[in-house]
Amino acid sequence: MVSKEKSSGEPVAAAFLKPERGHPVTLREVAEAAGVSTATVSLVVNNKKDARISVQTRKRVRDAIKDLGYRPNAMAKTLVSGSSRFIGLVADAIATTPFAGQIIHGAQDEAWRHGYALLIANTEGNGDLEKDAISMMLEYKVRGILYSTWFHRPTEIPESLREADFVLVNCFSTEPGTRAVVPDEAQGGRSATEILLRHGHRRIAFINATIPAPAKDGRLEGYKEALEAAGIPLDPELVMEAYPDQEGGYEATPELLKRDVTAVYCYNDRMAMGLYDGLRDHGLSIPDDMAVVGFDNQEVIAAHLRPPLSTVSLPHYELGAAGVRMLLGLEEAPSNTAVKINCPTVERTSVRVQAPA
Amino acid sequence: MVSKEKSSGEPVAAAFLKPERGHPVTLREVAEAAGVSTATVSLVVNNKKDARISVQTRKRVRDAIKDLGYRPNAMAKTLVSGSSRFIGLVADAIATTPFAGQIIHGAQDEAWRHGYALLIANTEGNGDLEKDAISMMLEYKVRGILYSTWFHRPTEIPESLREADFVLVNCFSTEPGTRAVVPDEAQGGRSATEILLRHGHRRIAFINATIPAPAKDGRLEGYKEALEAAGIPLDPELVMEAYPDQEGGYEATPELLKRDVTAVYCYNDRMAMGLYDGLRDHGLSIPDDMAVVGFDNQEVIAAHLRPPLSTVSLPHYELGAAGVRMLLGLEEAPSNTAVKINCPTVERTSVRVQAPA
DNA sequence: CTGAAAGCGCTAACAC
DNA sequence: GTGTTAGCGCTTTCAG
Repeated sequence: MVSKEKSSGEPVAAAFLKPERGHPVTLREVAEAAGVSTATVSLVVNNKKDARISVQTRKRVRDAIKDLGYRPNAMAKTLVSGSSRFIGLVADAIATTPFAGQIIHGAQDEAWRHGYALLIANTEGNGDLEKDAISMMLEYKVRGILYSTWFHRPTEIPESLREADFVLVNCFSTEPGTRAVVPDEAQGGRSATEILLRHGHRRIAFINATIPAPAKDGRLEGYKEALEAAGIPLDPELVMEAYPDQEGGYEATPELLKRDVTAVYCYNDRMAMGLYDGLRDHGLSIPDDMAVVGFDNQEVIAAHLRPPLSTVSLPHYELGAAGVRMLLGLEEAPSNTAVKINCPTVERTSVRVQAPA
Repeated sequence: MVSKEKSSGEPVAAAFLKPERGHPVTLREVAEAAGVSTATVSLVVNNKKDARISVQTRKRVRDAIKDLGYRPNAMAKTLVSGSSRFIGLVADAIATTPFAGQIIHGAQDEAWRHGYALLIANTEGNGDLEKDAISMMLEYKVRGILYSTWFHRPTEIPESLREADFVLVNCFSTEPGTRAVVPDEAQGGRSATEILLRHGHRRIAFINATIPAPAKDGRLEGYKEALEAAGIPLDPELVMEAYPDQEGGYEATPELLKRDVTAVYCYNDRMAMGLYDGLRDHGLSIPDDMAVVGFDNQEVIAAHLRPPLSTVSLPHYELGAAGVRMLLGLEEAPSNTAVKINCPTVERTSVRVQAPA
């Protein structure tokens, strides 16, 4: 009987538990155990549809695979096929921020969905490391590389990156024809402002960042667009600037209070967090005395401030996922501009409907 | 001349710019271009020291490599050598927390240092995904697998994981002989308490978490040890419990104030953040009316609260790095217990020297 | 329906 | 000093 045959000369039980070190089970061994050729085993392993294999043979092979604990060798497979199932992700800061993790997560999920595994490298902004990382990926014949930055910014394209199929994630290049995916800062700024507008506010301050960045320009642009759409003339006095962190927000408070506004849109959540403290020091309460919205949706902060902060979220997960899709050619890539990903609104309770004056 | 020869039949310039799609340059092509055998090229590429290659040949090969833009094929290399230069990292939550990022970062740096690349997979706690991820890694013949969790906890060992060389990171198993690396919660708890003790506090409350975890037990144990070492009898009244987040900390405030303490050690930073709000609502100031320390050192929170929070940091980066070292056998692994990594103290200004009563 | 054999790009004996 | 050659584990015609 077939089943008898299988268990004849092989240390079945032991192999089942764990292929002994240094000698993984190979296709050939499976073939021998099943009494067929390697070609046949290959065909059943890969479920080739146009392969006419008898049911019995198929079963015999399947059993041998189980018994021996066979695992295909992906390296050999790749060697033959020429292209690997890897997508490389190089990031400039994995640890510094919770954001990079989201990009990785999105990329990994999407890659996985299409049968790809993620090879990651953290360069911490170091050019040599970056070069080595890209070389490594190239040597592993990755399908392509996602080059990402933790904050949205313009970037140079490293020379070696050009050897691969690549897309820029959360960064962009002025070089024409470069595929890139970035957050839609202007839309985000518009959304943030609109939260306030929708609740009846008319005099809305915007505390922008002091440091130059696409986010700085985009978020301001969105603010202006929203006001204009609402028919509110822009009062330059209401656009302030502060360093984009807690301290900056805190220190901007006195200035803000001179502006006689009922609402403020902060460049980011950290700034809003500082502003919360500042407002409290002045005996003001949110949202009654002042409505506040932020930007970034940094969970730890925004969701847990008192009151929880309405904000707009940076779509890092989506950036990673869209990057993969673009790399694999599953998504249109406009040739002369970065694809902009929507920044969704996250409403919490730091804004309340304004009583008509 | 040699240089003449090189550039004769080959589209050198084009190849230099970018190896045309679908046909990467191979060792053999380099050999032909340089007029030597593949063995020679291999020797040059790998800098084999005991290879006697003439300086001219070496140069000829080097030039050909440059001209053609040759990249070794890591897959082929691996196939031959039998073992890959990959280390797998499976994580249950890459994005949910900033912590997982640190583990990845530490693992990737350390792996890199030893010539390994990191293959990562996010399982989001899904068993099937996890199995697939491990299979994938096994097929790529990873050197070993780091199995990590985002918070410190006991875990089951997935069956397929046993087929690989593995170490548990930030989690542990009761099975004897399992290598694991975890944070030293008790030491962390001791350190947190000692910050307060060192500043002259004697009546110190500990707000523990309500949910069971190794951290809950360890951090309490550390608190007790520190008090005992300081000769302060444990007052059970001073050990409270709350849900370990901002809301929990906020809500625990009234209870805390009944205890008549001068200092409080919170289970984590988020709880401390809530407590800050609670204390403020009661008109109390930190550190004058109450000294506060947290645990976790969540940057966004701890470093930027007003006043900045003294805390103890969870060594995620180190966990990842130590995991890799253990996997590669570069670090002793006690056979019957997890290796405990130190949780370093981070002192900021939420504690001040206590005026003697 | 299944087997034989060539070859993916590279390394490592072993020749010369 | 350098070339020849035999595989590593697998896929894929092409025979039968």
